Amino acid sequence: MNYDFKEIENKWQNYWAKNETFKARNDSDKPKYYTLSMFPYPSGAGLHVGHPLGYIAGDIYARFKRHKGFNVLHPMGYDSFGLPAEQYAIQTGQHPAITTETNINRYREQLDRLGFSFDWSREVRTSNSKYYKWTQWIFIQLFNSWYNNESDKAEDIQNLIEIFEKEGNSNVNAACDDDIKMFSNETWHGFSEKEKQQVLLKYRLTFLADADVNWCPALGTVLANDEIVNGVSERGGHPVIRKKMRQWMMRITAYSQRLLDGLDTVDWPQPLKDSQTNWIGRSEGASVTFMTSTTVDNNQSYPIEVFTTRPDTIFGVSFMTLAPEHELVAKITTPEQKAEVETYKTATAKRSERERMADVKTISGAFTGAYAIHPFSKELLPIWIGDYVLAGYGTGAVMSVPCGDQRDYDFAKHFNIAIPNIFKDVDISEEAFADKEKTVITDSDFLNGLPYKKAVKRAIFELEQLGQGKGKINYRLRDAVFSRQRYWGEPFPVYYDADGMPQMIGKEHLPIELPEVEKYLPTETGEPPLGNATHWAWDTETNKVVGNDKINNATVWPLELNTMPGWAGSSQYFNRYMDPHNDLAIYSEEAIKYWEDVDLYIGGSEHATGHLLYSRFWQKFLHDKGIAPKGEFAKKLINQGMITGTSAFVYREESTGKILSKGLITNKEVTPIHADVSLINSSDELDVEAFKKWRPDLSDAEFILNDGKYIVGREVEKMSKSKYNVVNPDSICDEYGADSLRLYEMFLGPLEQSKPWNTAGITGVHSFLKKLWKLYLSIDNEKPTKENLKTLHKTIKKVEEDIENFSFNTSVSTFMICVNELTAQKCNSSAILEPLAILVSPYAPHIAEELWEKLGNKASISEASFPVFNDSYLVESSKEYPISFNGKMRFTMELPLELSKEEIETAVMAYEKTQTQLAGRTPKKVIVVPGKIVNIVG
RNA sequence: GCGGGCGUGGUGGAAUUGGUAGACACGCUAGACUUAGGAUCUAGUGCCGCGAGGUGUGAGAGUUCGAGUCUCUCCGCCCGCACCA
Repeated sequence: MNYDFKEIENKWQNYWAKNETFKARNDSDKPKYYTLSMFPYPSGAGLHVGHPLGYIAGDIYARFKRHKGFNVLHPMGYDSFGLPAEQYAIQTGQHPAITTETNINRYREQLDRLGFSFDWSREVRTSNSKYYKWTQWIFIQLFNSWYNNESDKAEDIQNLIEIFEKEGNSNVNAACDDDIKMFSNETWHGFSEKEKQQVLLKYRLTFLADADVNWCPALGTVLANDEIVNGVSERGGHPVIRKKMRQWMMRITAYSQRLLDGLDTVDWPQPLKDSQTNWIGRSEGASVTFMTSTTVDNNQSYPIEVFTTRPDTIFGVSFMTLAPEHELVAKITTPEQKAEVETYKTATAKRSERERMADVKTISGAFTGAYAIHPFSKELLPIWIGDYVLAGYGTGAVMSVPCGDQRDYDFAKHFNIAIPNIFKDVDISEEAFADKEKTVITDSDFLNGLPYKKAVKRAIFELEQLGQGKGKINYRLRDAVFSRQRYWGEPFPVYYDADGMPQMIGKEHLPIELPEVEKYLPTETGEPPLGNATHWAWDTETNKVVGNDKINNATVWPLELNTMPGWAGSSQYFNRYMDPHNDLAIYSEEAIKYWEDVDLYIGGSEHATGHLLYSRFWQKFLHDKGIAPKGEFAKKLINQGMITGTSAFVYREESTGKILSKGLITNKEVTPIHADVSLINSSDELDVEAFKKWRPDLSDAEFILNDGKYIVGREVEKMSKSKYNVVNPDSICDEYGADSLRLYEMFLGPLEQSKPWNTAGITGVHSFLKKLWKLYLSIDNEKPTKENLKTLHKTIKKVEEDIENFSFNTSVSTFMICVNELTAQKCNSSAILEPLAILVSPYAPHIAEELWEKLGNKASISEASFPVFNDSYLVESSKEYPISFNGKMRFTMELPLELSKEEIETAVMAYEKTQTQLAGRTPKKVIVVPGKIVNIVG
């Protein structure tokens, strides 16, 4: 009987579905284990072989943990809001919900073929209103919260109102907008309701603000920084400009420090932690206020606030530089310099971000004619503008210390500004000196003779005395824009009252469902797509969405037209899986107390500064509110590497139009043209006729063969439709089966590494499965031999260690060795074959179930316990035996296999005797290497 | 520029604490069975050499009885951030 993988896989996939084998229970005596793979965006292209890699790894671990006696939560769902479905809708008029549904069904079919042990009863879809009800709910929670820096957590906005009523805001230390004005309790009481709301908005964790956003005119939407690649939109490659717009923002900056600190408590990959650390970008220093001199500009003196990491170099300041966009520029520029400054500002504004980034070397700037006063020396410092100072970082102004900063140095040299040296015994004639530790400060009044750290402290102290500065920690992290001018996203639970102030819709009226629209583009007046909806107003009497024509400024109000960004739905989905059908709460207290957090999270590293940062932010917020028991949502995270494609190329000679085989292109001008990988056989030979059919435009071209064959060129690239290198898992399943595919994806290489797909190699794992199958053709109940047991227990040990270390690739090798050995040993013993089936089952679950049944077992193999490793079946090997010697010499000696501990010791002692006499040297201990060689080490 | 990671056969990759380098697989070579082979099985396969033997983990040095593994310098590649004050 042959290994009929098609029949077997069908049979067991149906069995699992029918019996709900992998349904996780929220009440169980077993310890919990939550393993999660990042849910996919269901794109129209379907899955390629690269997508399931992380899912397979997660599934192996989930199945392993079940064998180990855990109650395993292993859910799957869809991140189903997103731009592609919307763009498709714009082009075809097809409702995104329909496209999404179709794509999800296709994904589900493909996923089901791979035999994952997902608990599908817990599936979530971010675009389902029963799900996004809770996304909207979290938004309301954020709106109703402020961040108290004193308690260092989010608190109810009601607390803040009470404080304002009692004592105003002067004692409030909150994470808030920076244009807050001080007010007393009396002033507060005097505020109108609108004024009160305006003030509170500056404190809320989600708030409206005029934000500098990346506006993409072609897409009619705002894009996040991570959605822009090289200055153009990631999707479509359209140009992007900076623009101020009123947007919903998330006050993620309130959590900067906690997001940093939390990284130390989770087992996440170092590179990922590093990129979050960089993204948050903490730097310690001081903020210093310089006053402009009154000798210019109508006797008005303005403060210029700067941030510096080197307050110790304050006496090295010889000028100030402002970003050209800095608001003070217009105020302080003298009439004489106005023309020059304006010219420069215009020139900078014209340069795109891209140009400014590419062109670091050109030094440019303009003098404003104004001067600032040095806080200590009272010297006059010329104020310049220069585009090397970024408006978006710090305060958009710097105190320039040319002797200590290379950019300041270059600027000073270029414009002939003085470069005072404040570093003792350091030569700065060629370049700035940025090494903090190697010298002491000089020519700096009270800082003279102090090393870096002490000088920083002293400088901050003196600045505080003067009232012109203080120690400050600056973060690069900025508040996140939360509005999108899109249709296919979560609507905000927000309407606008007579004052134009945002009002939250009560929890009991959620979800606010996405309205139908005629078309999915922005309106002619530039409003977001929801502006096209005619049924999009809020009636506060009936608490229902009603038609726009009912808006009456008394009870019916316009609803928010923006929708939420892609990351909204994915920032809490992991917790929703714990209790996905709960309509009364985002999840029940019991559910989250039981599951707590994700034990193992698997997904791509591209989410480092997006999804994984926002999710941590929301988790911390919900933790503050007592809704989530843990401040970090995932204990361990693994970034699976990408499976790349191996593209194939034919080469067209430009001069003749002939298509040359790979061996013939040396020294010729050729253009590589992608060829679909399905047209190429395993020896890189192209099916020319099929290619001509596939590319009719080239059907008349002459193909120049090499040895009667057309050989294509190969190159590793990202797997993508446009590169014609996509391998579909369905076709692999058809030919080799899901078990082969699962094993092969693991066998390709370490999980974290990116590696190229090569279909040819799959025969190796496939023939392993065939050999495994053969092993179970005649099962008997004979007692296993010593050899059988040794093979089995070697395998148990290695496979268990490999799974715990996520080295899935090497355990596939271990299986192959095991099966080869058992075949050679002619082992038919069920006492060996039964545990072996369990070992294999996480990797190749279908065949394992079938073999399990053949062995006479009834229930699913997933119920079986993982075999227990017993080292007494292994030869005592790889242990160290100390013996008394003290020389320094290395000896090796051969010993027969399978000696007992005593036998080895006897042999070593005999060896020791003869060697001591011969060499007069004395080894101390013996290392017995598995196999046959003993090293005696001094 | 800064931060992180990685360099092992023709290829993907193995190698506990430093202890037989190249497991396992692909590919390749030869053979067997076969009408056939993109099936199956057997043997071989780092490099040089007929051989004994030599040599070998990007290059060079160091520590060690012993280094793919640890330290330093250099070279190359990949990823992240990028005029961050």
